[in-house]
Amino acid sequence: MNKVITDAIFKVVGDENSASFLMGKNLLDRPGDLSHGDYSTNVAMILAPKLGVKPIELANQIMQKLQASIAEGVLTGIEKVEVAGPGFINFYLSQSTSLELIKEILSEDKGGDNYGKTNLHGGKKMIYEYTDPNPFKQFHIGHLMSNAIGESLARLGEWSGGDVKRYCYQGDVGRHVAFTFYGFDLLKKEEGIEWPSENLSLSEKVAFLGKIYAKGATHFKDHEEDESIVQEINKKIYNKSDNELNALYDLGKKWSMDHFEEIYKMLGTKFNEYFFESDSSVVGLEEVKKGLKSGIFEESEGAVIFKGENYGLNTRVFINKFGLPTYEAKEVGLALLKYNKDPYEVSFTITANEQDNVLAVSYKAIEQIYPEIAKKNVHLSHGMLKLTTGKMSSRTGDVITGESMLHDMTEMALSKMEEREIPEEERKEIAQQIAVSAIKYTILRQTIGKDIIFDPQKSLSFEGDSGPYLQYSCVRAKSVLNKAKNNGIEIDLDKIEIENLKDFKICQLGWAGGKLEKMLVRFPEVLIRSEVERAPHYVSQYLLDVASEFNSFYANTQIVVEGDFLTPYKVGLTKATLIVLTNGLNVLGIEVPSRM
RNA sequence: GCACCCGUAGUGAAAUGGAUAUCACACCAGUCUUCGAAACUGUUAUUCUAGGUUCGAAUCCUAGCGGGUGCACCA
Repeated sequence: MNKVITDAIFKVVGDENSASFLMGKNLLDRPGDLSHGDYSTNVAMILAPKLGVKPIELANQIMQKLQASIAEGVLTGIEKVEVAGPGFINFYLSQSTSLELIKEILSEDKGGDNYGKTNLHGGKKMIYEYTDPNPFKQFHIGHLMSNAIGESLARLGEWSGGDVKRYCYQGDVGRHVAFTFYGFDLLKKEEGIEWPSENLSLSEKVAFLGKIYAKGATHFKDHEEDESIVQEINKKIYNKSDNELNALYDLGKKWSMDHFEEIYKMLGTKFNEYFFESDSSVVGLEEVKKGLKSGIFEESEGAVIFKGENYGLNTRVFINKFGLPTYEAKEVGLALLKYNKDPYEVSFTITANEQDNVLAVSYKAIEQIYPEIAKKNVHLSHGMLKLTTGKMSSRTGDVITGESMLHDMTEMALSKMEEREIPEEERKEIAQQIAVSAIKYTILRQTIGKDIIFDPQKSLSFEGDSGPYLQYSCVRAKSVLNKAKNNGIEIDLDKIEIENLKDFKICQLGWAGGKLEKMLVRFPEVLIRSEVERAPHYVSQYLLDVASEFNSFYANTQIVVEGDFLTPYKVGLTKATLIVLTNGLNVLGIEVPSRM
């Protein structure tokens, strides 16, 4: 079609330069407003000033040539071409083309579960590192945000033909672990508390870890003279020199990890590999020491630093004056560990944007050491989940944990389902799926870079622009399909005559408008755009539009009518909608319950 | 102070430099004997300010005002 348009322009303009200017460009836009056609092009407006003519006149001339192409049968599948607005040329697909596309959604090979899959990446090896909670600390709603975004980016990669691996990187050593055991020592002295026995439940053990960490962190704030004590503990953890401490450390780490795993299961994430700071710190330390000799790093005030200011960045400490590697050095080690584990073509690290500057410095340092690996590392940052009271802080306890949020949302979903006659077990499972979808959708409906101000009372809705709304739309569609099945209605679009469809109105939009159909066939393009821009919110927005259109259709039309020759088509359209919604929700990491 | 990000209805958001700036919540008025009302139909309201680039600016450039984040041994 591009070529046909270029030819038409060439015929009108007769100018080699103008035509070649357009060659290889995608001339076609997908207008946001369906009343502007299925495709449109603005070439007339771009070329008119160069040629010194009015855009409308040029557009009209091009349109006439295009109409001639349609008459000659060169340009097929197009029903109408028109000039609109300041000089847009709009194309309308013919109804038979639309019908063919709907058939494709329903087909065995390209359609169904596969509808929307592309081979954009051709099996490229892609790494996604996200969530990254720290053992001994809480899994808070910020981790929920990183997980929702990372998981959907990973899935977009998969749907676009990438060979995707999911990594999780965890800070199992460092100051926060030192604070944990510092806090434990304090509470042991002050209150005589003891390390929990193995008989306690996992959540009780995790609560204990949270308690001693909070104690250590808050106490230190008022007792900074304890710095050397904290550093001493920190060093012991790195060196594994204290057997008693090692035993408690191993237990605590395992509890944290088990606890996180429960949450990942709820969220639908399965990581391929776990990386730890206790490993990356060793490699990082070694690399930075080597770099010190070669002049990449330098010593300053007893620490080893990287002069980021030479590159317009901050100068930062990589090895502190106690000889321990910082976050920055660990990133250097991690990049190497990841690459050696399984060489990749691209590796994404997904974190909150408060880490932008620090990671920029680390990546710049890696670039000096291993330029080839650095080139393949991409940092994607997202906004922060903030409370209405301000920034969350796990130190002051002004924090909402991931599981408390999941729990509260599940309770809300359960109360909504009170009147449904669903067995207890299934009811709980569905409520959890709804809770997860509400949370994920709230995060994924907007541009990933922006903050979300989170008001626990109001923020997560089950109505309107929400995950549960999309799930509900699917459940409705399933319910219709069930009824159709019980009535013995088969979906056979081959039997549908275009001429018959024309005379019948399917809701007020009608087949002639065919808005729902036109929206459904755009799904693969939406996924591609989302993947290219790494913007899952295009998927959310699109799904909301589709669901909303389907719900109008549903409310205005009885889909399954006995003896109605149009019913097989309407049922087919319902099924196509369900496929698009289900696949789209899958990309967002949201499951579709069979009922709710 | 320096660097980066951001400013769109009452609120929360969307908009490859394109057409009448879209969606949800809230408000108000309606719709359950139909395939599930977690729904549908209708109504009101929006681009921080001042310049500039462009056939065309919420979008790009400059300045200002307002907000966020980061700036040496935490991650």
